[in-house]
Amino acid sequence: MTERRRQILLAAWDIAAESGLGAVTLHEVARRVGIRQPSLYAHVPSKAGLYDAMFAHAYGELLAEIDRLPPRGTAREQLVRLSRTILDYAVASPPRQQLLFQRTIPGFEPSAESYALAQRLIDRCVSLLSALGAGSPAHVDVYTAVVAGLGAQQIANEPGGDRWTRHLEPLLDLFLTGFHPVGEDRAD
Amino acid sequence: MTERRRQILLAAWDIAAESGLGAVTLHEVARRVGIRQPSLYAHVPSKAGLYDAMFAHAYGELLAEIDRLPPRGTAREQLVRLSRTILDYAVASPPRQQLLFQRTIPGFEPSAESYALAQRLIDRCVSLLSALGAGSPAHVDVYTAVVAGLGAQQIANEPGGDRWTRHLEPLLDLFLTGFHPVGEDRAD
DNA sequence: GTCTATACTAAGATAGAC
DNA sequence: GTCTATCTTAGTATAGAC
Repeated sequence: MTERRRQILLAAWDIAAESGLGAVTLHEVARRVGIRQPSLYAHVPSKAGLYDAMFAHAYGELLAEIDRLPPRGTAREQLVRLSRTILDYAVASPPRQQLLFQRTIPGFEPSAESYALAQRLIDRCVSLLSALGAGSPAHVDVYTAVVAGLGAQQIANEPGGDRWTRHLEPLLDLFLTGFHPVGEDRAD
Repeated sequence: MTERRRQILLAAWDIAAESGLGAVTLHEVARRVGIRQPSLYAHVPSKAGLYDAMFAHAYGELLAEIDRLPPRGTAREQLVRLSRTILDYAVASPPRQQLLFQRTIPGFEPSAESYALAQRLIDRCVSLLSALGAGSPAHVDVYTAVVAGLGAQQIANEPGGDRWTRHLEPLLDLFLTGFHPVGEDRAD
């Protein structure tokens, strides 16, 4: 990644943090970088390409953070730590949550290359869930819904706070201890 | 509500359902209603005013549906029925979910009048949760996160399906039976 | 890689006639 | 209440020179 490209991505995320993803325009990005808007096309192929680069950049950052987590403790402790990292990363920036975890940007679909990063994150969660006997598709779906739900409510109603996110640990505990989807056999 | 206004709201929701909330433009709404774009200003004060009318319209519809629910059964059964109604209504239309329950429309804030409708919905849930001993703020927050999470994941990953929403009942059961927020006394 | 200039498209909103 | 005409703003993208 060139230095210019790094500047561009940084500027784009700054704008998003200040005024929302919709406010990320090529004119404004160029202005902050100190070049003219048409010059951006030497670095990104299009507006959608910029969104895709932002998507990949953020997932790369999150995955790097996860790689630095200590692999200590039980699988349950590791899952809690991983979930906490993801949730905190998501709610730290509303536009980031919107771009990475919701699908509300009109016309934006991540490229296959970028989506592979998102898949790596899911895989991390699934492998820990499996180790805890909660690796069935139903379990994984409910797990993602619980984490996503806390993040969505936090951002929609109290951005910057922890009124919802602080319930992650007790809610995960409850889920791991007691959730049994209908129609699945239990192996107690 | 005049007939014209009804036509306008209907057209706006049609566009949203087909192409997303962002595709709702005054030009397109006017085209579908069969009038010219400036003529819309005789019926709505602005673009934001149209969003607000859509917001109020949908909440009114949902509240009416809820009022038709049979008041039979235990409080727990009633809560499950209410939650199912809300969740199904939300996921039936991605833009509706986005406008009513997420906050991702740039610049849109519901008017006080419209927001009061949203509050009535919350109040319904809270009164049933209270009857079940889960009326503390923490309980209410986690309840909304669980329902919102299922809806958000359903819409983001499988619009039109029920891969997430079908877990509502077991997840509510788990929540009502076993969730105890940290720092709150239990009265077992 | 960056520039100027510009094409193209599209949106919300207002003025004033009928 | 609806029309035509227009204003204003703003965005993505391209052409071609340096």
